[in-house]
Amino acid sequence: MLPSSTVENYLKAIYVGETHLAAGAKLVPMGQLASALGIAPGTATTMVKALAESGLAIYEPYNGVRLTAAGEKLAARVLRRHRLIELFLVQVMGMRWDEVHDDAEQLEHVVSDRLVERIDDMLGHPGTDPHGDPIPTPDGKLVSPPVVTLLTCPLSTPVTVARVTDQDAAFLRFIESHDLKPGQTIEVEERDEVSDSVRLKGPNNARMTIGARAASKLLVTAP
Amino acid sequence: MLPSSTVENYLKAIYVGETHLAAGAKLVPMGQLASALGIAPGTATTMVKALAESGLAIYEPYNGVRLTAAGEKLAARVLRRHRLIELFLVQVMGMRWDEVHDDAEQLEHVVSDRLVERIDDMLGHPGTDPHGDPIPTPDGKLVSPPVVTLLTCPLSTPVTVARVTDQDAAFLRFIESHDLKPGQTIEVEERDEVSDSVRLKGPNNARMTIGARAASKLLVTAP
DNA sequence: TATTCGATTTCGATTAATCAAAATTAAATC
DNA sequence: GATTTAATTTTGATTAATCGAAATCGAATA
Repeated sequence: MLPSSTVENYLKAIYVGETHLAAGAKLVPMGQLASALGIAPGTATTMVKALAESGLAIYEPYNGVRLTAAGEKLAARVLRRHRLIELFLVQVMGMRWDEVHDDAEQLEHVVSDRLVERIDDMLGHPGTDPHGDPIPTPDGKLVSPPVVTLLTCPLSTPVTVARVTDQDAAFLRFIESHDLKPGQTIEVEERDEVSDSVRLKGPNNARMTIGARAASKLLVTAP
Repeated sequence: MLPSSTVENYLKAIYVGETHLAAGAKLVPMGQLASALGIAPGTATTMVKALAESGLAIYEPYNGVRLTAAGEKLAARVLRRHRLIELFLVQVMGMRWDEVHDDAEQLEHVVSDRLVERIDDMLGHPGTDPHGDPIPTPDGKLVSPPVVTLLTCPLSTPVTVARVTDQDAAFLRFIESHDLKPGQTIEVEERDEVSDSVRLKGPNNARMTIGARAASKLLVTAP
């Protein structure tokens, strides 16, 4: 039985939730899952029990949920489709990187394997999507190169923007207009706890100051 | 409220059913609708009543169903998406014309207006899809140029293949391998009632004989 | 340890879409 | 006109996914 769009969305949310987990934590809390999916907590419980029933997830009542190997594989394939589609929409269809997320969110559930592989070929088997997120391989493996955020990278050292971990269109446009897209080389000059901000030197030596919350969404290559 | 994929499929099936109607008939019979959609007759009755309730169709118990102006508009927009996607998959993605139907069947329900118009631009606002089926305009109007089948066109007169009205992959491959795709110029040399067949002169003067049922699926421009 | 509070689960109900089988209707046949 | 038949509708049930609210649990607090 192939998973419904709903099941795919649960798997994806758990998968992504696991990566956002505090180090050491093993389970995604139900509340977090429910709010990530925009559903009532009770609904999440019911559905997760069904996922566990069909061997895609491991559910520990009152503690949370994580994926089995089978669930992880399915989730990675959905993520692969999503990210390849995003890149396709930008590179081939000429859409802006801040407007492709919603389309990809829908398309990821219906594109055939044939079409996905065609897209992959056409793009030259890319490793990352427009936001720098790594694209899982066809067999469901995901390799994330080690990265740090602008809050933790060394000061006054050139680093390359690798990922932007927020799909919000306004934020993406901000990043783009300040030349901070993946691939750009920048440098953190100073961090200030009190003012909750980070001062950067962007490409062309442009200086700018951004909030810590925004800085935490910019991942750069560890040197 | 935007229509579900299911509703879109019903509207499309009724819309297409109306065009296949015997001249004079006004309503698509429930049985025909049910088998076109591959559902039980009772299900079709229930759903069609709901469509009538929401103003998309006119339902006459025991007689059948037809679309209202609103239903027709929605159906045409679904058909537009379907046909643009089919052409896109062939022209841009390099897929074969006999393998794009199923993908389009899924994609037609999820592509955004933005993406559809991008596809339309990229293809140069085409009038027909790979099978020669006309593509409705963005506002839901469909213009079908007058065509006749190989069973009714004049004998020994050059005609141009305009449409192939069967999505079956094997049939489409047959058409392609015999150079009978839309655009080709051919000629009907002889029809034989008894043997239920039609003899053609294809491009390059290739002779071939096909069954009447197959011939009825090839539409050519009226001269 | 007893209490309180936030997170989680359970419960009862709803909506959309479907089926199989029984009942009904309209049209065709005798 | 009566009867048979084929199409259609009705009925009762099922499945997936959801919600809101009540009940419960576990951990932190007093």
